[in-house]
Amino acid sequence: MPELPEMVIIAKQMNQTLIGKVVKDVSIFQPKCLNRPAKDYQKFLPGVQTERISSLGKWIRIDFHGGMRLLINLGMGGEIVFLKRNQNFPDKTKFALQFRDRTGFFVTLWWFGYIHLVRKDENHPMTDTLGPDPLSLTCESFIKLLENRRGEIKSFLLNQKRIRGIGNFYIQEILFRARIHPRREIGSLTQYEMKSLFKMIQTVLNESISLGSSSYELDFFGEKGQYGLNQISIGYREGGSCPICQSQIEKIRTGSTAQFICPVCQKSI
Amino acid sequence: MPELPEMVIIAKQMNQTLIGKVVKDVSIFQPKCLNRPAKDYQKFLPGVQTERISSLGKWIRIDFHGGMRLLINLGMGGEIVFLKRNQNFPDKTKFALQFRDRTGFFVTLWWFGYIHLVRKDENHPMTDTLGPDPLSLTCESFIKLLENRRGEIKSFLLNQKRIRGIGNFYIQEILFRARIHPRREIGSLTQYEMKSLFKMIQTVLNESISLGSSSYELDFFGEKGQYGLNQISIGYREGGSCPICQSQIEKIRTGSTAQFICPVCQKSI
DNA sequence: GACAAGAACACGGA
DNA sequence: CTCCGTGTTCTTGT
Repeated sequence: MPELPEMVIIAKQMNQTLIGKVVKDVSIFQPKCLNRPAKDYQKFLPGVQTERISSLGKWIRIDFHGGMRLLINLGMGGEIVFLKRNQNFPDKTKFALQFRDRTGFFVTLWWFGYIHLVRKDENHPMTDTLGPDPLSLTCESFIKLLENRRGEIKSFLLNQKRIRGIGNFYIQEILFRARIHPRREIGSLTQYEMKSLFKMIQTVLNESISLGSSSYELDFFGEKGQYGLNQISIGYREGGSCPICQSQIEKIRTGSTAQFICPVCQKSI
Repeated sequence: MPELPEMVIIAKQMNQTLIGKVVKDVSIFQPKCLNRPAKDYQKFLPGVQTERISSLGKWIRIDFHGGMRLLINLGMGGEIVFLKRNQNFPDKTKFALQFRDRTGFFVTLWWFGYIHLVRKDENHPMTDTLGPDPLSLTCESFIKLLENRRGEIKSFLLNQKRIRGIGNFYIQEILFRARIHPRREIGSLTQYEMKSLFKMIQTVLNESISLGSSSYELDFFGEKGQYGLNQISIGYREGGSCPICQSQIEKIRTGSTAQFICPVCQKSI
């Protein structure tokens, strides 16, 4: 469930906290989410210094001096949390890094997630093929992305290869605010609708970032964000009513995901 | 069935023949392979001059002065053939361009194919997402393409988004000459095998180009190439014997395609 | 059993 | 494999 805004916040907090620290220990409790043997992590990480942390869609990327990189994806849910000096990590910890100053961080994963170790110059198909960052797009470049594309708009926006970082939580608010039905054909969208959509992607994601991200997730310091029910027009309000037209909110299926919509404001046409 | 070598030859012949000619007429007999209404072709093409023809994997790209571009993919089989002065085009013609000098060319398609008209600066997802040209790769860059990729080697090489222009005709010879089973996992290939594979991709494709491409296809002047049974070790020789070890050649299924292999030389491991 | 993201694979449509 | 989009399956743990 963590999406772009959560990752932006976590990356920022990690940058403020971890830059320059030298890795002392690596602890691994769930080897299945790794891309190489656990002993490679033990071999390459101790002794190296953190250089820069960034977010890439739903991924956190930790670059170390000397050429290695850790790529973390929390999958359907999880946390990356700072570990205070000498604090023990919780039982649910799947992975932890500890630094020479005895601080560190731990990672929990509910279901599927990845903690991959690569050289910076190594191919990593899951992140190399991500689409552009929605917050770095201009309206023109966003509309260009949609040009000559087929399929439903929701599938497109959730496809990380097309545009990175949007998941099933924020998409609902984005589409509602743009008054676009999730199953609309891309080719049927008007210029006006595409502009709306662009604007609402920016608005919703930036609003969440400015509020410290979702109140359903924990940030790097274990705190909840402030983007919650007050910001959400229709998501998770089945049987409630549309704030615009008072129609009854419906829950529909879109591919393998569910979505709340207003059947009037978001006409499928 | 036309693949990279056929397209290289056709593009070369079109370049020698058509550059600078000015379009007079467009004839369309099968609108379903177009990406826009037939009348757009009539509107944008007459009066413009051909600038350059190139091949992109299995596509032919015709650039015109003034910003338009025609993209042709013959799909499962077809021809692009020069039309002599005042020659009528055959009944099976699906598309034809005629120039002011009364020469031209026609396109036939067996089944599915595309004849798309775009502005040069317009998105065209089918060609924008093609992988690199195999004949422009170095061995190092080819091996890099395979790094950290999962799945079977044949699927990878046939996937036009990974590497462009290889189809089910040439892949059989390439894999046999490299002694690699089509279902081998990419991650299991040794350095030596990847080098072999690279070498054989280059060898087979270049050999076909130097022979004027496949003898099963027609070039731009309606002639067959010389790359045929003499060059093919095991393809389409079910029940025959391997030229290396005399084992009986087998026909196996690989995904949705069939493939002839030597069960001894191309061990699946 | 439902659920969720993503990858791999199969399917139908053009 | 001709290519697209979409559907299914598989993963895992509550």
